[in-house]
Amino acid sequence: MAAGVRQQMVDTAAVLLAKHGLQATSFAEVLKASGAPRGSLYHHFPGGKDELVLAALGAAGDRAATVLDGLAGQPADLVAERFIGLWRAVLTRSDLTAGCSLLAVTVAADSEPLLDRAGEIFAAWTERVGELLAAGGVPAEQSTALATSLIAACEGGVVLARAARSMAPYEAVAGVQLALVRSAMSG
Amino acid sequence: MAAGVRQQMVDTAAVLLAKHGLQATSFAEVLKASGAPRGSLYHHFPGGKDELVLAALGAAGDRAATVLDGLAGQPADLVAERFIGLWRAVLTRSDLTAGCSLLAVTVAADSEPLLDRAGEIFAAWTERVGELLAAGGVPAEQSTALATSLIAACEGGVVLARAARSMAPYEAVAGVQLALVRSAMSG
DNA sequence: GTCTATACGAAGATAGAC
DNA sequence: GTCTATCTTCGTATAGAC
Repeated sequence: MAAGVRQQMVDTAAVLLAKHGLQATSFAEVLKASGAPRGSLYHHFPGGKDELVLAALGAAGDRAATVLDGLAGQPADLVAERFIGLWRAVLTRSDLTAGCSLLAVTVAADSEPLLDRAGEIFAAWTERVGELLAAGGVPAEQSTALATSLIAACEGGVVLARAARSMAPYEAVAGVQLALVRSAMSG
Repeated sequence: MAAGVRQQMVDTAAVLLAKHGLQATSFAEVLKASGAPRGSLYHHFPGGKDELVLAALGAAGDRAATVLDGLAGQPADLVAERFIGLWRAVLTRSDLTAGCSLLAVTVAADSEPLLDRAGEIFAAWTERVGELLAAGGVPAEQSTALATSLIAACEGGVVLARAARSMAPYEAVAGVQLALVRSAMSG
């Protein structure tokens, strides 16, 4: 399949971004990890590395969006629990070596389009989580702020856990944010 | 002053880490931005780049620690407000181009000592903020989790603001976390 | 669509003079 | 302590053959 090779490289790039950051995600690493043929790199990505990273960000954004789409109609605390669980899985499955590819690109972006794309995806997550929280029992006037807080806390919690090489910080953050959503539901 | 040059390089490195990340913080950049003499690099940092980055992390950690030390005896919500204000200042003064150097190193660390050092400093912040919250009216059994949540949310909020090129996400996170601390004080 | 070879630049690190 | 020169490695990107 023609698109298979490209998709393979994109997915591999997303993983490497989440693990090692933007600069350390080189073509050589992507090729080695994905097993993709060397000669076809600029055939699939004529725009060079930026095009590959852009595609990887999109893939990472879509993965989370897919999970969120499956949560329509669920109570707000379950929505929060699932979002929290998404990042818990990233940490545990990688033995605390991986994080969020969007965050990695944001803090090391060397070109405007990369930063913009990360911002768009973060905004899309925030909007979607906010809608789900509102539909799940959180007052509408709090839903956006609460969604932003949940996403920020998870992102920060993932970083703290990686630095500590322990899930403890993440679980502390998760507990607080979940309680926060629950209290907003009853309030 | 002999130590002046070294300190200058360390401070400059901390700023560059916060702005552009670990790999993009090269010796050439540090020298250009700090005005330090080129030839003295490996004289001051025989351990190479890792030693420079390690020192920069320490400096960043100390800066926050100094602010926290001045908050002893203050109410918990004021402690939270000051910690939130610390990162708000980083964002606004840099026109949303700078973040946390510890976070930047954590997500792009290519050596164990770097990750370990970031973890130590995050842990020190968490401990100190937890003590201040407890002394300031937050129940002791909640203080550590709340401190972790506050730090994680601020770190994540800074990233969201940078990606969005807007303070809005950060202020949303700040409002939620501050309300959370206040409710823990009365509860 | 995939290959090899290669140009080009950046970055870390070292050596030896002053 | 500071300088210049140099080495090595690595990463992006291009050219041209198959």
